Amino acid sequence: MRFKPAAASAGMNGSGMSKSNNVYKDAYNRCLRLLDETRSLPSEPELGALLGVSRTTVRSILARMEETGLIAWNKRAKTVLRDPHPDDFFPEEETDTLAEIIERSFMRRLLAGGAEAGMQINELELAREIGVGTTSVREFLIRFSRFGLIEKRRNSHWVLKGFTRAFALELTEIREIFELRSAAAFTALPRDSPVWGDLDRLEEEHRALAREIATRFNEFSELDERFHRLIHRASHNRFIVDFYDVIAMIFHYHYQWNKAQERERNEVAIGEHLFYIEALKSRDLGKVDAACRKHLKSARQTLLTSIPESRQPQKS
Amino acid sequence: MRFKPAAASAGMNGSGMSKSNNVYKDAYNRCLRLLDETRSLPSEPELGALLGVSRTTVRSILARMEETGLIAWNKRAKTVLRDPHPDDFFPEEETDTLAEIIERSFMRRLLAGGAEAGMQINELELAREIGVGTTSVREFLIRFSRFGLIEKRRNSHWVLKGFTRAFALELTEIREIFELRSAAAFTALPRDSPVWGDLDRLEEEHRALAREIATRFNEFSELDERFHRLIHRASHNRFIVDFYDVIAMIFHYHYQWNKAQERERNEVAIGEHLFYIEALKSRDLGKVDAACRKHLKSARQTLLTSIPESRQPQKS
DNA sequence: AAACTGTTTTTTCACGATAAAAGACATTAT
DNA sequence: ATAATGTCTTTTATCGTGAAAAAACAGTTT
Repeated sequence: MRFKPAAASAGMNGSGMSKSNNVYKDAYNRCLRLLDETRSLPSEPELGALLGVSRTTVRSILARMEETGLIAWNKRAKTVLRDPHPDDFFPEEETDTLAEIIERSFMRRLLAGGAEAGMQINELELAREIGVGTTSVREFLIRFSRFGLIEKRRNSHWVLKGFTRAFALELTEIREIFELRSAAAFTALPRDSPVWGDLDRLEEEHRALAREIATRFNEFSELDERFHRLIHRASHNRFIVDFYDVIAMIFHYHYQWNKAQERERNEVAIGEHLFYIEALKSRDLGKVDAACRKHLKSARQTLLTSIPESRQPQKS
Repeated sequence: MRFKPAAASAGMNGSGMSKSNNVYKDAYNRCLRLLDETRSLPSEPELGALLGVSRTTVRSILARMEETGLIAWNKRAKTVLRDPHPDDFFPEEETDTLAEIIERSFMRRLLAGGAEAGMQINELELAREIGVGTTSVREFLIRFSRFGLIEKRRNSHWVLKGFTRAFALELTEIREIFELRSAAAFTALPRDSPVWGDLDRLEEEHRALAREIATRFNEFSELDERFHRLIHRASHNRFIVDFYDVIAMIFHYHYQWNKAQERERNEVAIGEHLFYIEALKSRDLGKVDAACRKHLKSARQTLLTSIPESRQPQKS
């Protein structure tokens, strides 16, 4: 039984393409947005820091901006000549990392059904279907394996363990242990810690979102992640902090996949978060524990109901 | 500041070597040991299952055994002609996986001192020094990153976080949470579960080792791992079970590195294990908890004392 | 017919090569 | 003297390629 994809392909390039310049393209697009705000751009190192890329990439960006008449560039002087036009931007899909492309393809197949536990995953086939090299697929699978959804057979194929009820239960069990601990650690943080300011800002964002829930309910996913990461960070334990990557990944795709009653679910969750935030601010361990438990319980419930009840995985 | 190795190299091969046949060589050696026991070898599929390799590899082994006059091979008949001679075996170092070679080199450098937190890790340099391709090093680093000792900067180098006191504390914190839970789950396992038999056998191994501790104290490391893995498995949680890989890895190198009072430490640990085993067999949650806590506390202490107190890592 | 052997195809593993991106060095401007 | 720009070098990301190993297929033997 094989984990057989259907149809896709992303990197439609003929032959020996070595590396896409998506870092440049993405930074270019972000730099375009900067143009609206100023009449002249800062120094190259400063721009690099701002965009999170090296000076080499900054110079490529500036070179192109000069070419397309967006700026006049002479040494330190980088004067903005005109506002960016929509088609100055590189297309969105060209700014994605290969890793992102592979992950999306892989998750689509995994969630699109027909991906039963026990199936084999074929590196070569995946690479061909997505239109990338085998090395990138291999590296993706290795990174992905820490999420506990796939497993490698020595000198052989990968095996899909499946997005099952058991997986969700094991995941949430750890999540609950870690978050309760982190929340307790958070409570014990000194009054002058910057996290209290972060928490206040998050609270305000929650309230703002609650007010416009009817139109902005789909923005909750991102806010949810930032909130829980703030709490987990209070544990000061890299394993706890890193584990949130697993949760974030699962919830990210879960949110994309399960749109049933999204608005209602998010509205409830915002309420729970606000209650949780109040508890944290009270620094009362009992209250924190109760609010945290309550929220985690409903989060688990939401996740569980989104899992299709399918055939059991066979023991290897 | 760079994570600069000293001198090594393992894969002393000239040019375009694609893949070493270590799977074949290792299986061949193991198959030689089988020869002592029987007058004729089983069928190809059966041998494959026994050695954990494919039939293709089995046939390569048989072909060579025929060549070197170890067996007469005609279809189903594989008669042993003579006992294997010491130099029928492939040298040990040729049977190692590339991943093992890289891991050993890397850990040697990491533990050999001079590897301070914050240092950069250079893929190309590591690959050159070890004498392997960059891809293998990359894949190793990706796999290794889950141990929490290194971290990747996007589009750039890896950063060594260092085998510090903080690392050990974070690691043991999780270990203690997970093992206490697992031990409790173990206690709740039904009387007819096969784990009780496993536990009895482990207990006997502990007693045997305790009797000959003077000469066999270095065998404890392996027994320790098997014992703790048995307990962790009772959690029925893949994240808990997988986390033991991190602990096992750290303790494996810790045991190799820190030989101070090895015999005494192991003797104490065996005693704690036996007490822990008794507690488990009593199925008394209070006793189990106490025994587990006691052992984990001394394990943490041992690990902590082995960490050299060095300069603090700089915040990034 | 079930299980084995012989043969062919497919997949994994590991490499070198090359463009993109980062980083280091040298030079120039404030 | 500091901080920028201009230039050159090194490293990372990704591919195609080929041998090792696995897996699939076909033909035999019990």
